[in-house]
Amino acid sequence: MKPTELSGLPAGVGEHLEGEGVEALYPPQAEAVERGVTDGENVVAAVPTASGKTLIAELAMLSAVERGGTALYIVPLRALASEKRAEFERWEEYGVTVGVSTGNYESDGEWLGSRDVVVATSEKVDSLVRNGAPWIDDLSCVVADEVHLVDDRERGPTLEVTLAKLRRLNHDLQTVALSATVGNAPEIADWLDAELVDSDWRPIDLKTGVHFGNAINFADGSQRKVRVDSGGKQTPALVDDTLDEGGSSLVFVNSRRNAESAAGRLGGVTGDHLTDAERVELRELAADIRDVSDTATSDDLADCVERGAAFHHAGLSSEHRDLVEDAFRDRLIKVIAATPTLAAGVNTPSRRVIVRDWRRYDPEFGGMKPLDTLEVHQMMGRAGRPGLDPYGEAVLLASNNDTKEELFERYIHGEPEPVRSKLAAEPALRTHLLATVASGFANTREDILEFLDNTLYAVQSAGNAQLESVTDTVLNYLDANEFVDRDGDTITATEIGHTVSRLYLDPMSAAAIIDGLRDAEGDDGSREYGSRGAVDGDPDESSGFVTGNDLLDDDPLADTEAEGDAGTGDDADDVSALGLYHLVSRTPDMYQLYLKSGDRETYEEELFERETELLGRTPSEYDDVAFEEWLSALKTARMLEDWAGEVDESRIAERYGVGPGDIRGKVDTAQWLLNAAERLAGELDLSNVVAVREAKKRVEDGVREELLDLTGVRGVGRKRARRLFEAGIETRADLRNADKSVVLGALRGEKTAETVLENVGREDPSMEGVTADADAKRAGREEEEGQASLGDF
DNA sequence: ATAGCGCGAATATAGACAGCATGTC
DNA sequence: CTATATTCGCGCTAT
Repeated sequence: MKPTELSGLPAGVGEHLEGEGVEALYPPQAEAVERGVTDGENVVAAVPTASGKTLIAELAMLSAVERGGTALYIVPLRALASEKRAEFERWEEYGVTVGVSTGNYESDGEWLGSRDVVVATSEKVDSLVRNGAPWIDDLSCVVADEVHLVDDRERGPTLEVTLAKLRRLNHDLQTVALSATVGNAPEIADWLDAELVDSDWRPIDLKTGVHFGNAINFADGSQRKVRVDSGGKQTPALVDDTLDEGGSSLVFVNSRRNAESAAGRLGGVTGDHLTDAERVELRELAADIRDVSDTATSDDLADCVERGAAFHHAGLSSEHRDLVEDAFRDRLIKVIAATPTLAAGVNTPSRRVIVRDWRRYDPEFGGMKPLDTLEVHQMMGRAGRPGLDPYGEAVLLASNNDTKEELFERYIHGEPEPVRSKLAAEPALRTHLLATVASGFANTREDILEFLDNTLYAVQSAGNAQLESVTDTVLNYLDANEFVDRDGDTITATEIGHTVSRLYLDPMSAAAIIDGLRDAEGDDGSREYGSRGAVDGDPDESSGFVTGNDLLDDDPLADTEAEGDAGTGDDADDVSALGLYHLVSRTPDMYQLYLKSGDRETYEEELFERETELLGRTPSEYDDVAFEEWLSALKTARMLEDWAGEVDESRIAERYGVGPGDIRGKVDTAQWLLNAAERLAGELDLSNVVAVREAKKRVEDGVREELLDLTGVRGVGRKRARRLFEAGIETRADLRNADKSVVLGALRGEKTAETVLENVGREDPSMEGVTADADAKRAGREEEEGQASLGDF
């Protein structure tokens, strides 16, 4: 079937596709058309990665738009949202408008409603439904990408419930679900009342095999000799072998450290295959990488990249990831050693995929657990670049014959696992039942159960009473915490319940935050809400900690170890920033830092010193689980405090054993939760709203209180603000009136200085002919040296 | 006395969504 | 039966 033969698409689309080289639809695409994707039919397409799933979705969405409707494309990751947006934007010349909505990339709601196609994460869609975005009701087509992720314990239920809600809001909604090949595709189609396209067809041949001894044994019976040198290292031999053919490799490993060390070693292999031109480009890329962040992770990555290798994991900042992914697609980087981030993320195809580690440590399992077949298939699916490689190769590594047999059985001949709904778990239902009640989908227990009947869980558990019993548990919980009211059979959300639902908080997080903030209200007594009693110890102590202000004169970036900066300070009712950081860090919405062996002692001591600042009662030391969580929340809180105390990124990374990406992630989450805390405090008329807002702003900008005014200027972050401050420019007003030479001295670089002055609203920002003030320059330098000397902690 | 070495023991282990108000190629 | 890379700690030796 030719694209131009398709009916119901906007004029020009078929020709455009042919222009892209799509001469005929791939068989699964043609089958989807036969089943009616372009006529508004529900379709579930369970096909391998890179076999044209996206075009199936595009056909559905474009035909929906042509009929005057609008479409929503749901993705699991923010990075995928921008990737898809970019892809769909090629239809704009045929009059199809595209918009994106994710947590960090928010377009105006009204504007979004005017788009023909909107790309959003599942959580964002859920949030839009909760907040009653009007355009949601008018959708005519929804696409769920990677729908097999409903199997995920944490995030799966969101997608499941969101799809159920969208379909409830609009019974005529066309539902298209794209899935990897899974064990139970018919069941998913059944759930969504959809036609099923289930296929193993791939546009490029994928040769799968196991390397053992001196050869890859492919599933088709063929062999390829890949000699392993005396060192016995299979991975470098395979990478080298691919390079000889001019191809790049993707190596999947099971830990960050393994990824980093493997990349280091593989750099020795790739380094021999580079042209001089590539070396130059790689050096530039390495410099860009170093510029992203001043951390050991960043340096290590740059070192690898200079030799044509890279590692990839969640400890990298998103800028790092983008640089690495782009360079790999451009074939500049020859090999990436990656954790599973890359298998689920944006498209990074490679000639050869090497699944080195097929087991991963799992504390619940109590050892090394084999990866799911589905997950390994996702990794292997990255092999083969359409239009560039004749075929892709996916190779598993075995060190003995038994392993070889097992790998064949499990991952090459084995069926992927069936997808199982994880909806009947308390944490999932806590959030979703409150939202279901709050946004009016149900207002009795029976309504709720009937609504839940539209989920995959219901399809898979006919006659199973578990969902019902968990529902009752959760309703009791919501009632006890005053998020819902029960009047006879009628269940309604309370005002605070509505807020919690709209803020997208786990009700348990909200309860913890409310509890903690009320606790800090101290003895005003009028609000006894699930109170666990006041903080132990002398009440005067709650405002008696060191504010650290006296440290500022000597060394503004001194270690914040002894510091409990209370923000606004003088109010006896006030809570310290650390207390608030700890409060949000111990909610289920914050993924806490891991306690390493020595940490337990360190943070027990820390707890002893600063317990009075924490909100709520410290759990008993004998309650091992709770106490440990309390401590790791303290560790997380200390990291946030360091960040807000202007401790250098490299020191934070070193002290807490994290990468720049982790720091950003924690800081982001803290901002979000503190914002929610601020709203809750405001709504409940708690006195500590101001302290919460202050703590939030400091985390946002990563600065101490006195810099908050300066960081309000666009282009001024924590570093520039501190340098300006040291040069005597303490406020925006100062900046507008300051001597230009001082500004230039502090900021270095004429262009930066001009931009900053422009942003602060100065009339004559030009830096022409201005020379940097020596004192201001020196202040900056000393600060950096001071920073460096702190390294030996 | 001590730097250097070899070797068994100990250690640690993936990922990442959301609010809000502004601003961005 | 099945992890593995890396660091740590200890006892030993050569200087």
